[in-house]
Amino acid sequence: MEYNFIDIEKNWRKFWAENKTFKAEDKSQKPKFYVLDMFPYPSGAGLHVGHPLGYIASDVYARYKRLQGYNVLHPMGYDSFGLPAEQYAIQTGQHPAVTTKTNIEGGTDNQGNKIAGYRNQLDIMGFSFDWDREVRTSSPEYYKWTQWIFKQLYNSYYDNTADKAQTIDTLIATFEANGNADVNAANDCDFTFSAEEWKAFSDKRKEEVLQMYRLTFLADSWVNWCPALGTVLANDEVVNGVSERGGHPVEQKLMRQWSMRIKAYAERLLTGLETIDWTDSIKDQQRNWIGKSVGASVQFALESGEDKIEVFTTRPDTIYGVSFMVLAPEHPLVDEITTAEYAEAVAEYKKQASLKSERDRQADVKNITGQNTGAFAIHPFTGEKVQIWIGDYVLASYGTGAVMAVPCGDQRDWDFAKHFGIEIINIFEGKDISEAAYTEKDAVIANSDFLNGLPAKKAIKLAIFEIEKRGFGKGKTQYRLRDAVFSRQRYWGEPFPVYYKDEMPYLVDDQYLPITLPEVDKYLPTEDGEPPLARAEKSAWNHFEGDRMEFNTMPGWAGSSWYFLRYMDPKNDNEFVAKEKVEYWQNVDLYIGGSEHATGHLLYARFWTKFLHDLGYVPFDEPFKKLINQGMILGRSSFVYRIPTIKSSSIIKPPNFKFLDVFISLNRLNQLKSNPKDWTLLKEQYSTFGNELVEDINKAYAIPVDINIVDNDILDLERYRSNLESVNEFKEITDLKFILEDDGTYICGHEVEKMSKSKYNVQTPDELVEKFGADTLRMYEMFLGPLEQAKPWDTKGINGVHNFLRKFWRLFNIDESGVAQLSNDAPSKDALKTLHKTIKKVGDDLDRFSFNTGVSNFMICVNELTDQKCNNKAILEELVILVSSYAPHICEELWVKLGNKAGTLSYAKFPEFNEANLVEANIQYPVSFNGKMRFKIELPTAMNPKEVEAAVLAYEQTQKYLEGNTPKKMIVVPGKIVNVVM
RNA sequence: GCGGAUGUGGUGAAAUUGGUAGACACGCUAGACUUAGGAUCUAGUGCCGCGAGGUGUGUGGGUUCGAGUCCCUCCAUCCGCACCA
Repeated sequence: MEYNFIDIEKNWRKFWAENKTFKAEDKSQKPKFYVLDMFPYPSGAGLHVGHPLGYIASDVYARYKRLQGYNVLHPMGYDSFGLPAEQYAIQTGQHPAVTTKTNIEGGTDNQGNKIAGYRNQLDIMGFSFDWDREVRTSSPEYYKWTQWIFKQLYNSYYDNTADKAQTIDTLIATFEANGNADVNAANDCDFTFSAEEWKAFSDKRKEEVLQMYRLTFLADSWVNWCPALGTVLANDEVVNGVSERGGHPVEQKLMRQWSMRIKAYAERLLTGLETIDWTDSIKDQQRNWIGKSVGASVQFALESGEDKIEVFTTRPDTIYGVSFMVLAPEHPLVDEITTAEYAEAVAEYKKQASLKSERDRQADVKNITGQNTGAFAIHPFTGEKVQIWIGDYVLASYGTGAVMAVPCGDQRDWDFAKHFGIEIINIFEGKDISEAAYTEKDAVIANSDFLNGLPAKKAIKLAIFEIEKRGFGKGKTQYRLRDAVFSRQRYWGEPFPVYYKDEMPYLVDDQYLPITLPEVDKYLPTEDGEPPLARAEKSAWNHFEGDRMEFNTMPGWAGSSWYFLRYMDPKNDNEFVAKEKVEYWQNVDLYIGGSEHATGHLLYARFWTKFLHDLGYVPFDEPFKKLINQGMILGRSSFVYRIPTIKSSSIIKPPNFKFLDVFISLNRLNQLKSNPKDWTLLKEQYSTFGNELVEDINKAYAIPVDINIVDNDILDLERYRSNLESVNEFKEITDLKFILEDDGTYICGHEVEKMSKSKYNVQTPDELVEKFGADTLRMYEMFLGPLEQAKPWDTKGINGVHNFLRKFWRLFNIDESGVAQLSNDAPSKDALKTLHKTIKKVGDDLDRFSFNTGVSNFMICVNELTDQKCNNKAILEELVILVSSYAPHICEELWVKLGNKAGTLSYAKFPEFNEANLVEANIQYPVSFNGKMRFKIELPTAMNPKEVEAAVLAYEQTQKYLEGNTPKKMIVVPGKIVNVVM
C-alpha cells in the first residue's frame, strides 16, 4: 500500500485534538520539562515557511522529552495587542478585537480578504501543543493580571541595601521615622527631607515624592515621540533615529508618562547573564545595552562662582593628567560660565551644534570641533586653573554631560588637545604619547603626587579613596540603561488600572480588575491630542473613578513580559499563577525564538521575573534557562531579464503596431554581455520601425517573478505569458519576445533575500503541506541546516525528504489490505548494528540541538535497512519511536500497524542504546603515510598496537608506499588509524 | 572603530574529544524498468589529469606523526553597538 499522507495526517490530527494527547499534567511524579516558543503576533498576512522553523524544532524536542519520560509543558498563545491591528482598525473602522480574532481563527474580514488563521496554519503542522493552555494578551482574563502586576510595581520600591524590591509601605514608614537621608534606594529624588518635613508635606507632595521611588511611576520625561505613529517609543523601539516599525522619524518631547524603574535592576540583569545558557551574541547585546562603567564622579570647582562641574570618569587615576574640561554644548552651566569675550563664539557654536542631528554628530567623527568658554575650573588636587571648553563630542545625555579631559590617556581628548593646541601632560611612566594617547590600563602612573609608581588598578582605588576623603567626589557606577517608558498613546493595548483625582494618580482596587477597553467612536487621538481612550464616554468604562481614567495604554512588551508564567495556570481567576504550579513547573528549560528581541522582550521579561521573585511570587529569578535563536529563513527570488526598448511616441505608427518587449534567458544574457558582436547582431534583428533595443546590454533589468511558476530555475513560459498579458501595460501595445536557451527553456536568475510579497518569493507552509504533507515539511525544515543559521529557502531538496518517508513506509511491507507483513524472528546482527548506531546518533544530536544531522541519520538508517531487506518487527518498532518526534503522523500510523494502541506512541519509551550491538570482530584500519591515507586494511578489533604495526608492515602495499625507506615511527591509534612516518 | 557570528563541491550541508574531508540530500551524467509516479533501481559525480598520480576546507604562516578542527596574521560577508568619558 502506498504512503497516503493526506488521509494519515488528517486522521491523526483529529485523534490528537479529540483525545487531548498532549495535555500537560500540573501534578506529576515525572520530572518536568518546559519547552516554549516566543509567542507570535497574529498578523493578517499569516505564516510563511520561515515562521514555523523554531516551532518545529521545539516540537521535535518536546516530543523527544516526552519519550524520555518527562512531563512536558509545551504551550502556545498569541501576543495579540499591537499596532497593525490598530492601524487596520483606523483604516477600516473594524474593532481590532474582531480582526485579531479573525487573524487567529480564520475567516473573512470586512474587506472580503480570506484569512487562513494562525491556529489553522499551526494545526496542520502537527504540533504537540497543549491548546487548553492557550493565552491571548488581549483577552481581559489575561490582562487583568498584567494590570495586577503593574499595581505590584507601583506599590514597590527598590531597596539597594537588601538588593531587592520591597513594599512601598516600608519606605513610607521610614520616611515617617527618619526622613529620606539614610534611605538607600533606587530613586530620582535629588533632595533630602527629615521625618518632620515629610509629615508636614501635603498628600499631593507626599505622592510626588513617592513617585520618585516607586518601580513604576509618573514623570515628565524626555521621550521618543513619533508623530507619524502618534505615540512614544521605548529606546529599543527606535533604530537609528527612526521608529523600528515603519521607519518614521522620532523626536524628543517632554511628556508626562508612566515609566518602569528598570535601572534599579541593572546590576542584577548584568550578573544574571552568567547563570543562563544563552548565546554570547545576545548576552553581549544585553551587556552593551545595560552599559555598566565603574569609576568616580568628581566635582571641579569653578574659578569664579558657586557652581561646581560634576564629571564622571572611569579613570580617576589619571586625574593629574587633566589639562582641560569639556562640556556638552547643551550643558546647563555653559551660558552662566562663558566670559563676555567668548560669549558670541560660544553662542555660535551652540547654534551650530543644535543644527546638527544626532546622526550627523555621530557620523562626523573625523572633524574635531569645539569652543573655549574662557572660563576656568580649579583642579581639585593641584589647585591649578583648567580651561573649560565645549565640544559636541561630549553628549548631554550620557553621564553628567561633562568630562575631565585627559589627553595623554584618551584618544578623543588627545585629538581635541592637539587640534586646539592645549597642553598634553604625560602621566605615564616611559610611555610615548607624542603620536597618540596611551589608552591601555597597564601603564605605571607618574607625575601624579601620591599616585606615583602605582599601576592603574591600584591607582584607581587609591584615587577614589582620596577623592572621597577630601570630599570632592565619590566612587560611582554608571549605567547606560535608562528607565523604560511604559505609556503608549494607543487604543489597542492594556488599559492602566489607574484613575486621576486632581491630576494625581490612584490605583483602582483589585476587586474592579480588569479595567477593560472602553468602546470609542474612532481609534484616533482626540482633536486636542489626547490618546484614543479619551474619546470614551464615562459610561463606556466598566469601572470609572475620580475625575477621569488613565488615557494611555501599556506598551507591547507588557503582556509578553510574564506570559510564560500564565501558561502554568491559564484559567486561574484568583491569582496570576498558583504558587504550587509555578513551584512545580519552575522556569522555561528551553526557549526558542528570534534574536531580534535581544534588548526588548528578553530584557523586560527578565526584569519582571526578578521583580516577581523579590516579592516572593516565583521561586526563580531568571525566566529562560536556555535560549536558542533560530536563524532567519530567507527567500529565494527568481528573476526574468527584460531588455527595454526605446519607445518614441512622436512618430506615427502603422496600424496594428506593437512595441516590443524582449525577455532574455539568463545564460543567453550572460553570453551577450561577454560578446559584443552577438549583441550587435541581436539589436539589428529586433530593431524594426519604432523599436530600438537599448544601447547597452547591461541595462537589461531583472524583474522578480512569482516563484510558483518557476521550477528548478526554469520558467513556466505559458503561465508567465498569460500572467503578463493580463497586465494592462502589456496588453495590446506590446509584442512579447522571449530569447530562450538552446533547449527551448527560459532559465531564470535568482537571488537570496528576505521573504516579502513584493518579491513574489513567499512560500507558505499550507501549500507545501498540501503537496508533500506536514511530516515532509517538518523534516525538510530541520534538514536544511543548523537551526541557528540563516539559510535560504529552496524547495528543490524537499523531494529527497519526501522520498525518504516513502522509503521508510515501504520497509513495513504494508499489503493492499493495510496489514504490515513483518517478521517476528530475532533481529539480524546487521540490523541491530544499524538501529543502535542510529539510536546513539539521533539521541546525541537531539541533546545538542543538532536537528539537521538527526534527519541524515534516519536516512542512513533506512537506506541500510532497505539494503539489508530488513522486515523485522522489533527493529522497526524502535525505529518508529525514534522518527516519531520529527514525523509524528506517519509514525502514529505505523505504530498502530505494528499492533500498538492508538495514541500511545507519544508516551512510548525512547529506545535504549546498547553498545554491544556495535562491536565487530574486524575493523577497517585506514593506513596513512606521513598523514596521507593510502589504503585500508582489515584487522581483528582485538589486536593490540604492536600486532597492528606488524600486520601493516607485513602487508604487501606497505612496501610500495615506503619506497624503500624504513619507517621512522609508527603511530597506531587502536580502532581508529595507523600512520607510518617516513 | 569595538564586539559577536560565519567562510568546506554546481547547491543545502556533515565531520561531537586533532585521526579516512565532502556523510546525507539536491542537482547533474549514463543506463534499466514500467499499470507514466513529483515513482523505483544500477553506476558515476570536489578540482586537474586518458592514466599513474597530483591537488584540495577564505589568505599566509606556525604547532603536531597527523589540522576543516589548536595558535598567530590577513581578507570577505552578515549582525549588533558606536564620540559611553
